[in-house]
Amino acid sequence: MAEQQRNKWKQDPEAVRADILRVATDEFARAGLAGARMDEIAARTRTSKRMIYYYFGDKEGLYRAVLEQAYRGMRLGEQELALDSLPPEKALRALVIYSFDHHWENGDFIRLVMTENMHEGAYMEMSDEIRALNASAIDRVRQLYDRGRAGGVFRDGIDPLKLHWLISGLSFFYRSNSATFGLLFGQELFDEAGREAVRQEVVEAVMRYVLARSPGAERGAGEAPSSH
Amino acid sequence: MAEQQRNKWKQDPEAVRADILRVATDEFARAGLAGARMDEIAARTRTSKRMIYYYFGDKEGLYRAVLEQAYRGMRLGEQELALDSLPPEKALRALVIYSFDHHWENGDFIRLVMTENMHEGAYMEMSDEIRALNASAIDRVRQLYDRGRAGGVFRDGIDPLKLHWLISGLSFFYRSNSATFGLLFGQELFDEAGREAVRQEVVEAVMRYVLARSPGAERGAGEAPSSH
DNA sequence: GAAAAATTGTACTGTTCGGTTAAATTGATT
DNA sequence: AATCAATTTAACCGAACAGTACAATTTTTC
Repeated sequence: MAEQQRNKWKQDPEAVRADILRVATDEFARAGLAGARMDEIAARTRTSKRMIYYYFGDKEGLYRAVLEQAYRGMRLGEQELALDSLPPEKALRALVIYSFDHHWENGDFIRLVMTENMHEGAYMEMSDEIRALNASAIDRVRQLYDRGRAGGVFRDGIDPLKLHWLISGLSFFYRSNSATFGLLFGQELFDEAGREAVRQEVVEAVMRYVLARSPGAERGAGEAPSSH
Repeated sequence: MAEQQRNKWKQDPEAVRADILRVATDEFARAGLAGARMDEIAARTRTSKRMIYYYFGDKEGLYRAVLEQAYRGMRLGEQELALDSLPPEKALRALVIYSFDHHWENGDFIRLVMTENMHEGAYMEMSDEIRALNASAIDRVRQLYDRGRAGGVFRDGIDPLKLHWLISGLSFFYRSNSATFGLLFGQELFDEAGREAVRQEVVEAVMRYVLARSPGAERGAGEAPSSH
């Protein structure tokens, strides 16, 4: 504690870069591109402002790096999910629940995407990497849907892209607009209990959209015995 | 053209205020609170920068006025819709379609709400008027739902607030995230034809969420003869 | 171990930007 | 028509802010 290397410093470029990105992610997510302050980022970093410009060029370069890292982290997290081992209906439920929770837990990502949309996607457009990352997301939905349709449990005629849109949209909106919606219509949709209730309804909405037959009585406690 | 009143100006406070608000709405919607430039607003106004401060105090005061006007315009537009004269199912379809189109057409409103959410609703919180405006929106949904449930066409157990959330969420998200989503998954969801297709699916999703029985075959052209 | 390349710290700069000063013009009041 | 408050103009200001100059220190190369 008392004696860090005094007047001597070690070089560790990767750690410095990572440290800058960590702080910058927080600041850009908090304040957007225009609202973020380079001095503020520098102050909260272990290094100096000069380093930020050395590694990232300028403010926009830093923002782009932050955005890429955020998408990378988000999509990599999704890979954990093993859907193929579940029957289609259960897999879809799991996917929706995961999407909903994952978006909720990654507020920084949400706010960065909001910021990017305010800029009409201008910075995301420059990144080939981000587009590559997302191609797989839609594939997963397509596979799941095809599997369910083949088994007759999902109805025909659904566009997997729109299904993905539906799931992402509801998951994203719940978090992105929680401030204004909560203020206008009550915070009870956004506390712990409310969140679980909304999640359940999102699952319900998606399942009813996809299932060949509307889900049977889900009221009451246990599973309803179907035919065994 | 050649001879506006030279060196003579007329006083018209209301017109000046309205002119400032019009330009400011555009600028705040374009760039957000931090990104908007007072000089830019002033330049595009018929009046001067000093006038903005005279009427609205400071940048935040102007932003608050813009936000209030935007919500007012949005909610007032909704009053046109006469749902009571339609049977519940048709009324709900009309409501969803209206919501979807209305959000799409009001990009400035969407972007102002996005901006406000970036600020955690801090400015909306100061406005009693905005909250009052929105109370009626949820009432309309509640009445419609009650009517449909009474007739047995809507299922039991739906929270009107969550139904409103569902409709708003999908309508809002379609516009708010069109840039990033279109970039990642293709613009075809957002051109003229794509928009109509998505709208149809949003209606479909909401109806399946609400209806007591899943909607019959809607394929083919005209109305299916039901029982007459 | 000397030279070259990469990395870091300190101090500074030019500009942009929100906001203001001070005075002038206009319309209402008497 | 003199007076006064409301409204408008043009020029200006200080702080905040993105970005830089330049030297110092560390690591790599030969």
